[in-house]
Amino acid sequence: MSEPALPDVVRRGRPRDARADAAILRAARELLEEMGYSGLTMDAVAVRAGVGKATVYRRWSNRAALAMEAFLAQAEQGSPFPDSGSAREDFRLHLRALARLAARTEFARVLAALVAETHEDPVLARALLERFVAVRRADAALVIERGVARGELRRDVDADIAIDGLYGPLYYRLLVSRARIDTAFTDALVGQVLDGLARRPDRGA
Amino acid sequence: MSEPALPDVVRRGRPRDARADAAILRAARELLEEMGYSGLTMDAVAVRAGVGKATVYRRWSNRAALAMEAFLAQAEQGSPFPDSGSAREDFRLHLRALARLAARTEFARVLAALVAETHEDPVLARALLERFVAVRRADAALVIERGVARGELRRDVDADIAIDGLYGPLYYRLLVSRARIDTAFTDALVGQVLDGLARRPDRGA
Amino acid sequence: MSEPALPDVVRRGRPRDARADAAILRAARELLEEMGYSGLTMDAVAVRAGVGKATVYRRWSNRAALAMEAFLAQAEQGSPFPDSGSAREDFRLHLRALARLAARTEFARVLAALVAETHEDPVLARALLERFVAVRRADAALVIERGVARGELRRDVDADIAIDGLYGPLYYRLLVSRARIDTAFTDALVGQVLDGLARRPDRGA
Amino acid sequence: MSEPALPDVVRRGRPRDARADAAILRAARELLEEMGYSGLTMDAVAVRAGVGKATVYRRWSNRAALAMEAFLAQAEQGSPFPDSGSAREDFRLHLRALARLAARTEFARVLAALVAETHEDPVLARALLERFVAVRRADAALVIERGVARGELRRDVDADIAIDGLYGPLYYRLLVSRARIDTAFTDALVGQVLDGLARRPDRGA
DNA sequence: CAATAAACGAGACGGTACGTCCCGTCTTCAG
DNA sequence: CTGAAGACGGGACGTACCGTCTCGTTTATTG
Repeated sequence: MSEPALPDVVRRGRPRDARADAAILRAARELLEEMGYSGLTMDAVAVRAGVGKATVYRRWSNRAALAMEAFLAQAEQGSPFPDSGSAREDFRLHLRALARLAARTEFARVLAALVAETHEDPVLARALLERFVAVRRADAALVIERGVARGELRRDVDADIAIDGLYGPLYYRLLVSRARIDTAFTDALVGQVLDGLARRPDRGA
Repeated sequence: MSEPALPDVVRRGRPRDARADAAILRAARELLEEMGYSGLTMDAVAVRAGVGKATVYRRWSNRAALAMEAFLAQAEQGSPFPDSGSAREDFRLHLRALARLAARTEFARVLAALVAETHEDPVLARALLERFVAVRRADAALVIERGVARGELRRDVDADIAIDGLYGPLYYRLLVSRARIDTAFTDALVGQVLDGLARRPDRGA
Repeated sequence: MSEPALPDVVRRGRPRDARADAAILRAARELLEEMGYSGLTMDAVAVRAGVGKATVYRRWSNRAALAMEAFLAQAEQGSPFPDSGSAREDFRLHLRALARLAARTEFARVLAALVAETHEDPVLARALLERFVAVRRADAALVIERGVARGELRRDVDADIAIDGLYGPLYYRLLVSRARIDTAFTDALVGQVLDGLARRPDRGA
Repeated sequence: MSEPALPDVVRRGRPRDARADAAILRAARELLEEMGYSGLTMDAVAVRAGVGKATVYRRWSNRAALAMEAFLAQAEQGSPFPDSGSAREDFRLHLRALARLAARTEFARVLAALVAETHEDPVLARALLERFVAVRRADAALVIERGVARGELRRDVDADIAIDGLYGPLYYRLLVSRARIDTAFTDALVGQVLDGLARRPDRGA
């Protein structure tokens, strides 16, 4: 969002107040957590942040953009990608962490709303894709690469399909089927995908 | 909606006009297709259906409930489940049909909106679950059962995980990652899941 | 309202139920007294009377007509016109009775609503005029006539103006200025009008 | 409406647009004149004034309050109170002017509706009393005072009753009995009341 | 150091949809 | 044909947000 601000020369007038950015995002996150997306109204954000509505709109062009930012801020810190020496173990831990995040917060509810908005607004779609989807997929691709290099995974693995096979069912349960997401599930998921990808050491014999 | 209505005795007063139901649903479907969920306003539906707003609200308690109904009406006829004699083939055909439906219509856009609404309203969540998710999963479970009986699939298959493995990635692409859904993808999906489930005839040898 | 009913021959089918008339009027009167004119909705009347809406509309063509009927039913029994032997005394007693009626009931509130309706609907205007205004004025005119005959009032009295002078201020306070209406007021009113009308016995001397 | 606004300090935010006030009142007045009270819908006012509904509701809390304002705006300029040197003449002229106003406009129809509303809403009642009734009565009281000072009227006159005696019959005809209001009537009215109030020069003799 | 210019809190603005309520009419089945 | 019941088309109500637009004030940078 906020442009990088052409180092020195150009900017004139009173500079943006960085505290406003923080207060707005904080208010947005709180409202999302407390009342979900429908509770995130621009008026409510402005009031809670102690800020005029124009100050909000100066930074985010509409409600969905702000919600997206607030969501991403939370999501980005949510689920680290470990490097345990085993791809299977890396995915297991990552999916468990993701499941825990979803259980603890309004993650699913907010994501559902944002996903809906992306289907109405291409700009938003790009934001979600680049800052949420692509980032995680890149991390996951790295895990797979390491697994291949290490000989843990087959050389001809289709990383895209594999990642879809891991994330897909999880988001499907999170958003659509609302089925329970526990360790048993995430582990089974990893099993289902990786058992097809793992090298069959006995095969060559 | 429309309970079966205790055959004779109970119903009193002027009966609901079935033509109104049809006109409203038709209007709702058209608006969804033309303008997406945000275009489905109760006023617009009433006007287009040539019906008073009260007549709409008498049948569906709010906008989301009506949209759900309109969506389900369309979705229910959308993707038949074949019985080709092979589970792999059944799934291949089914997923291809589903992909085609999604490509042809505003399926994803509408589903995304409805999924978001289910996260705000438990009644709606039940409706989507029972009339959309569960129905298809039951059909899919049947395909798996037949596959097992026929010896095509392993006896110890976890049907739930398998079905999640098929639908999950598809809906993930449809709703979240917006990646291309083509025959290559759906076929690869079926491969990924079924190759782990298929009996290994050579194994016993 | 209810047509005179062409004695015998013509009427076919199930005859009207006289108890419905009573129940409707009773419900209407109660609602007027409890919630004022705005509380007299046709649905509420029908429910309270234990009657279908069509049954109400068969008897009164609209809400205002029914309210008028209910009002008149109450008003007609409200304020008898005495014959005490003195016009002054007759008016005094009558106005006091009217004031008491207004104090005890929602008379003013309902009348105000009905008056407003008469300005939108000439049929209603005629009803109020003929069944409320004219009736009372005729009675009052009789009192004046008796007073003239008796020598209590001047021979050249303009009865219309006199009656306006008595009723006008009372209804003005009742409807418009909402000022207190007590015995002092009604008596003063009679004084103001009749002192101008009384024969001046000393004059001839 | 519009409080005098604590000179500087307090007012914050964008100030109300005075043109909106004017446009709304204008629209309201026109609608009252064209279609009567029932034609004064908030939607119609907003549309005709080229204003959002919220802008209307920000200023007047409901339909009745707005109608009252529009009525008063018109009524206030309607009937000047002359000072001819004679109380009788002052009243004669004033009542004639009032009658003309009523004949020319929807005065009675609108007043009737507003009077009805005052019986449902005390806030409205106060408004009508203070800004319509009391103002005119005060003017009339002044005329009487001058008449007394000048020796034209009796010293012991009860101004309240006298004023009721003048306005009462007029509003009674206007609202309730709908009888003709012409010069003959208003003049007779003044006669009826003032002839009782005038000093009887011959009396002292 | 004054002028300029943008940002600020506040809140009014035009617009649009919501879901509710009531009107007066119509449609069913029962007597 | 009347009765109770209640659905029907229509249309206004008052509320809530949206995203934009003034206000008067504050705060850096520029001349």
